[in-house]
Amino acid sequence: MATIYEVSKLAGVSLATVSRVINNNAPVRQATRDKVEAAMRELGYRPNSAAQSLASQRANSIGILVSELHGPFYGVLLSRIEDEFRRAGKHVIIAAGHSDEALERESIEFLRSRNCDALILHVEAVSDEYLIELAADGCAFVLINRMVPQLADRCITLNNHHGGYLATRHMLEQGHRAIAYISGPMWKHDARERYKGHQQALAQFGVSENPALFFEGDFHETSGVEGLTALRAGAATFTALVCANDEMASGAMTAAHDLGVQVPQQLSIVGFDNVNFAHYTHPKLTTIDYPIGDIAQMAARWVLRNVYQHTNVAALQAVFEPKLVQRDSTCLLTAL
Amino acid sequence: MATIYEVSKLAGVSLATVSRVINNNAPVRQATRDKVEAAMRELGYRPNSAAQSLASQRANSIGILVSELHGPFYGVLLSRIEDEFRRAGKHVIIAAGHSDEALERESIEFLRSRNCDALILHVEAVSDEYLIELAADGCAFVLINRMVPQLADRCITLNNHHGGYLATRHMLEQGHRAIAYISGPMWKHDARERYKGHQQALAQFGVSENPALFFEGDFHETSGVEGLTALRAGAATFTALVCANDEMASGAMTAAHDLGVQVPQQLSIVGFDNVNFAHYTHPKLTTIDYPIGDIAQMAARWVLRNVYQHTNVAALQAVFEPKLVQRDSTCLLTAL
DNA sequence: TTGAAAGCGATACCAG
DNA sequence: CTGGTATCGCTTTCAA
Repeated sequence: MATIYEVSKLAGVSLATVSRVINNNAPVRQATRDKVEAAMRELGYRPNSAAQSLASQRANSIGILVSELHGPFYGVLLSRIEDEFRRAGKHVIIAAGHSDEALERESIEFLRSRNCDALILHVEAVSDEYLIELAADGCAFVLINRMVPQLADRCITLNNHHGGYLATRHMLEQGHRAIAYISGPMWKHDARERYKGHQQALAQFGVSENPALFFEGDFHETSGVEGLTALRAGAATFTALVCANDEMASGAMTAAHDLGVQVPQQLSIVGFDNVNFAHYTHPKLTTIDYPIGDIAQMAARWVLRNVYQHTNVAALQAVFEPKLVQRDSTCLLTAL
Repeated sequence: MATIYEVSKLAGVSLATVSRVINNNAPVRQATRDKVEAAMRELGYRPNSAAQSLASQRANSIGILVSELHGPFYGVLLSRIEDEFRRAGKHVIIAAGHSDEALERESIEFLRSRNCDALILHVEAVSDEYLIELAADGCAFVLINRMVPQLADRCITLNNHHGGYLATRHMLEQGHRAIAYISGPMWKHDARERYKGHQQALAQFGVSENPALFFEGDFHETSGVEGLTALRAGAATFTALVCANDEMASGAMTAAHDLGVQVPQQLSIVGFDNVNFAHYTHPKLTTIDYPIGDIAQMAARWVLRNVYQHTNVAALQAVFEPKLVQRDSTCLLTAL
């Protein structure tokens, strides 16, 4: 691999000049520039990014930490982030935290040891305190889907509360009053928020809560199956089911089918997230759209603006609003 | 950020010794090691990876280029690769090629300029010649799901031909003889291979091909809809449909539903890939399993062994075999 | 088992 | 507008 030194010799100029044309950050006479570029081309020169990083104290890399790399959700997250950074000549280093505290910390350390200029974190298990300390330690990062009040300026979130509200309100507006709920793991912040939104909608319509209509799932498909089965076996009857994410809604639909319950005629079901497979289900799933792509892009822009000082990026938005996507798994309550 | 120099001063040893304990690659007396480790801890020392890369000529990073970052397929690919490398202390840089020749080349250049030690490529648009040249140029890379004869030792593939064969043979064994086929874009190698497998199965059962039963799709869901619609409007009738991937199969199932065709009673449908949503469809999709996770892991091991000279990795396997996953979208042909 | 010193390939400041 | 040069933080001989 050719070095900048060889380029400078071939072009008959100094190291410094070659560096200037590479970075295009200082005036260089056109004729000189041409000579240098010709030399670079002739040698097939490609700058050594390690040397650049070392000398400039910039890695031009951003670390991304998500819970899982597979799954319908994080794919679009990564996709949008990569897209945004590629345009800016930055690259993206990825790691998975698997919703485990130790793994998340280790992954963050891993990314930091890689000298990333910034981190984009989607973490669930580490504590607020840890993150606050991380910030105090001078680590540049932005948080996705998590609100830490002390770190508010680096949080980009979805209004989960409102999403939960919309889901349940939709059922209420369809005439349903007996509404079951399968939540995510309640230690997760977003699961709690979504549930609170559900409660708010119930309260607004004067419907009192019934513990027999609540099931705590784990955001996985199987717990949707378990949830519906358990709820049906329980003391209360219901005509609508709100699930805290699409996976569980899908599981519930499968269970309903196996139990001989018609969706939506006998049971309306709504999900949350609007992941890609939501319209592969049968009937197609009504759900709450989580604009994860937009959120991801915003996180990337936060980094561009706050870390790389790009001034031409669009204004930042901290909170995104979910919206209802009505498909075929919910319908008006009709007398049976 | 503390440097190795400060650590050495605090520990009262030389730079070289600190380096030795960091890399653990030369004998260091235990007492000395302890002193150094204490100093590192006290300073919160983290090695500067750019400096390490520059001095050692190793980036400890691997570039991954896939067509898309989203979609059900590449997620598990990335997940397995990251997992394997993380264990080895390497990190992964990602890029998307979007099945576009110019973008793929550009992405490869991008990754190379990042001085990755190796590349794992899932490329469809660049030519064999380009790849051969890349190899000749000294770039270490392994190819996923693509066979370039001159580069056979760095290709890890699925036996697509056999997969296509299995799908169609399954239909034939169920008694079907009028079998329609929706292919992927025929400029893609895997699409062609799958189709050839289909042809082989037909030939084996003495069934002659009928052009009216062939539709060329684009691997996307919509072309499954278009395909089934076009085929039904065509001259020939059929009781089975083989789709070259699950997305198109899902589209075809939707179209069948809209046309009032019962699956599988009136029409058996089989897909290919066994992506995550295959069991969210209704009925659950019979398909050909593509062990993408295993293939990804193998690619990572190829790199560990051939680039990083790890000798303790399991033996390498170049070709993986698909297998039929029977679910509910296919059934025995019954007289109507 | 340890230390001294020569790079690795760029950047960026200071002169001219 | 261009050149010289110190420097970035670490690895890796070579000697001791």
